[in-house]
Amino acid sequence: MLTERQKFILALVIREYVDSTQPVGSKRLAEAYNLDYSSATIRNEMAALTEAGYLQQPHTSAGRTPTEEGYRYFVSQLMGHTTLPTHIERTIEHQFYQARNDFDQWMRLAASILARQSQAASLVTSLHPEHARLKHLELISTRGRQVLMVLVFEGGEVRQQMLALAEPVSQERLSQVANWLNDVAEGNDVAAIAALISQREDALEQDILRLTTDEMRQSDSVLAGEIFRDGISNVLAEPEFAEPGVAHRALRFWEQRAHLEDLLSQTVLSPSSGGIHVLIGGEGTWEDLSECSVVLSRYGVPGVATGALGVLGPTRMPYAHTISTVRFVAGLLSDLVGETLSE
Amino acid sequence: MLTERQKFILALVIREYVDSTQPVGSKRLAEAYNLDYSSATIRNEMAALTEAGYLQQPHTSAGRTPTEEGYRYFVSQLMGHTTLPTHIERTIEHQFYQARNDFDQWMRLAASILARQSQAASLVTSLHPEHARLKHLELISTRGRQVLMVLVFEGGEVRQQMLALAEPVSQERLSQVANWLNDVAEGNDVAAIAALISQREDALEQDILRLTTDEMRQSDSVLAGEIFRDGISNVLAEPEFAEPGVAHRALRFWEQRAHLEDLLSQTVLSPSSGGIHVLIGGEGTWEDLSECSVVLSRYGVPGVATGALGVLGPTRMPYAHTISTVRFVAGLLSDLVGETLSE
DNA sequence: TTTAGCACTCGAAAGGCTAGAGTGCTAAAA
DNA sequence: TTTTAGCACTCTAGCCTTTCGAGTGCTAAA
Repeated sequence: MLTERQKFILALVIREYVDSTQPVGSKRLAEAYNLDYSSATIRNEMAALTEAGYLQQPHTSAGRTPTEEGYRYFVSQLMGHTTLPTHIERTIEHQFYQARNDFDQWMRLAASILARQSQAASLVTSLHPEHARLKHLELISTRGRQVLMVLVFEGGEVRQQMLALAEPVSQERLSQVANWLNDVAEGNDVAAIAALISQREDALEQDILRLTTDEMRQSDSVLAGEIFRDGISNVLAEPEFAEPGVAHRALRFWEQRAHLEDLLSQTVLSPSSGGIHVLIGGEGTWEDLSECSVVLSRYGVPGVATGALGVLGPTRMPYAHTISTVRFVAGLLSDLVGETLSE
Repeated sequence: MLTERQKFILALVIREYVDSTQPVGSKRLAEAYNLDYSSATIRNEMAALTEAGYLQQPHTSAGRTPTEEGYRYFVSQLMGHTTLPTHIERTIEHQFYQARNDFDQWMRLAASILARQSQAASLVTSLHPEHARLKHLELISTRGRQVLMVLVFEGGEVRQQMLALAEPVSQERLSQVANWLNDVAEGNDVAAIAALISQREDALEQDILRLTTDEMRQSDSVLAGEIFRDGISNVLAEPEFAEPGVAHRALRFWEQRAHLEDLLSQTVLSPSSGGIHVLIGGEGTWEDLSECSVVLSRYGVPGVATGALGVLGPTRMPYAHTISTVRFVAGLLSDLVGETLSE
């Protein structure tokens, strides 16, 4: 158990290290913050914090840097709940309300704002329904046997798929099938629609039903949709990514859907999860992220349609600011989605 | 004017430098390739090539590296027309035909293949019609006053837009408007549809027409759609990006739509353009790309629907292989698009 | 025209030195 | 009992010097 003073000093060390990128020594700390105890006292406290596993020394005669454990303690116990300055929140809101009223546009904007605000790499997955229910289906003959199928799900997600029929079919016939399916299947989920397949004789109808259920199953996968990324070049400006290997590993991870799927499914998408997730230094699970931290949140309307967003930066990160930013943008996006769905 | 032997040596130097990352000296070259003249002769020829501006020395007592001019000469005069090995072409084709029959999927795949093959950062812009013509419009009431408008253009591009009406309107009424507009406007371009606005009295119809033309104008902009990127982490593995500043500038450029728009409009999208564009070392125009080269191509069906794709790597790049890859993928994608549109 | 030979150049790598920031410990002061 | 001044000690970053060797340009002979 740490004393109040030890907590205070730990917080100071983290703050100073985040600002300066340099291991912080007792003397510099005492001078920079005009503390009313001497550097010797700080040295003792630092020794205790090092003993407790919250600080470390790059080498014997250097200052201290926070350990991953130290950051975790800071984030969970010391940081408290912070919010962005009001004028920044206003500016961000303004940008969203100015944007075209379009999901993709919002997500691109969210990624851009997260990247700019946190000076890190950002990521926003497109909104997808928790449990897809069909809202509307459209079949459009483009040319010959090529047909464009457009599916709209409740929650506003749109999926399109090009398909080649065995033989040409008129637009009238396609519209007829679409109308029938819209009447019968609107509001149904994948199981209900799959059940229809065996009840129908017509080959075209069966084909369409089968493709529809395929698409709905695809859509149930979290990362089925787009992934909007921004600010990748930001992380390259950080000194911890000066070693090319570190940056290379981290960005390779960040680029691969499979890795992200793993990451998200074990955090924001796990059933028990709520609020903001902060992963510090790969948490022993993700080797490639060893010098990095990730701040993630879910957004959207739980039970209806959600997505995930987050930020990747160096472990030495201004957590209070980054977390506030992620929380605020997730909240804003959730509100926008909520309004759009339930007006 | 270079002698045949000078050309041959220039090509060898480039090849050796690309392979080894090290400035190449006369002796090493003579030994590595078993040339039937001595290192002294090569030294003389290298001096001539340096004089001519095709080679340079990092410092007096080092080997030679190609200048940007040297690479340009190599690409335009020495390299000739190469194609990918047949088995690689087969593998790539196979991947495309296996993919779901979906534009977005194809482009994501194209970006992934370009990145893997060229070991560089890749980029594919989504297909967009050269001059948008409306194929189909759909209006879907989601909830209350919120309406989802789905536009399908000739060429298969789909755009969606959420809109909030002044007051609730039934799905029947929406379908009625959509049907009317589909009858009247199918195959028309933006001017023809804009002309309809003043002819109609009904406020709802006017709103829809106005939004439709807005979307069509948006769609005419090259980079209106998605940009698929991949392989960004590849470039970080290259030694020339070990200086963090170089990688940072290049990727910042690569991330920004405005920069790409500039780049594309001056190359593959310029009216006179055809074939592959190779930009070496920023060409004096793009500071941020000073250590990089970019290989770009247009794809699609000219006059109907096209997009752009390309690759960003270090100036020291295996041009023959990269150019073959870009050419092949662009061709393949063009074929797929062509087949889909004109079956 | 080519090539062997040679003196010269210059950076990369290795070793040695120094300055200085930071430490832990001890003993006195509060 | 806690704090602090003082001090000896540690270790790296930065700087200088030296050495090594790959590469060069030039000259004179083949």
